[in-house]
Amino acid sequence: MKTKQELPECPVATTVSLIGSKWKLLIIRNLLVRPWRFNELKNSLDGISQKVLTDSLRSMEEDGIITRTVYPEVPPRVEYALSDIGESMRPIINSMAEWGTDYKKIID
Amino acid sequence: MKTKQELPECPVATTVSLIGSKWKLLIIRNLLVRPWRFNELKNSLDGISQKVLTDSLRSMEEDGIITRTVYPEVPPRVEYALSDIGESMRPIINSMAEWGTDYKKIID
DNA sequence: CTGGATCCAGAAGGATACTG
DNA sequence: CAGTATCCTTCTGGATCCAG
Repeated sequence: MKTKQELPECPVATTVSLIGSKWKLLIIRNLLVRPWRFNELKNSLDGISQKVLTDSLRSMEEDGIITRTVYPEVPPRVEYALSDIGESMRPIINSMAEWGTDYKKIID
Repeated sequence: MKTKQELPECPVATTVSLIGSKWKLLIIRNLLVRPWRFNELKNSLDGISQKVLTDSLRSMEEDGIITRTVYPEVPPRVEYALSDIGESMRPIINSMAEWGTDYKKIID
């Protein structure tokens, strides 16, 4: 899940190195709607483990794609939201959603 | 590299399950320009192993994203090209390229 | 040239227990 | 609730050798 690294020359490779993993894209898909809490994300991502979710969120935070806000309440509440950079990925997710829809139509 | 499976409900997840891997997206990026031969791809994808490239190409072929054409010459020539379905991913790659370009501007 | 087949290390990822 | 820590299994992917 390490993403802090030299960025490749090709901009596509840059994007892939940041979000080229199954879960990250699905997390962004969710956060495009509204901010989510940790367990909300965990429950909505079928099959993800706590560890992998934590690792993914941490590295996305490091990369500046999402923000993490802790509300000092009891019980604690932590909200994840897209940063401006993350929000700017909306066109990517949209085009992937369109393509996925078309693909299913074709192969069914 | 197994991709033959039940497709998830969410179209984004569908797309991710088909091309949510580093190399596949970079292969598509290349094939969007023109058909490529095996060793051309291998040489252009810095760090990919023969096995991983072969596996990736096979599974993309199975998924109907690319085509594989063997020219019965000596020495053998094999060309990989995008199918219509693969070609239809151009908007995804384009939006990823745009985003990657912007991201590098921001963090530099 | 374009791979197929093996072998194997290392990383990714799951399960479980525990904590502020 | 939202993690951290640990262990352990899986499996991707790199290296190498072989073949049509």
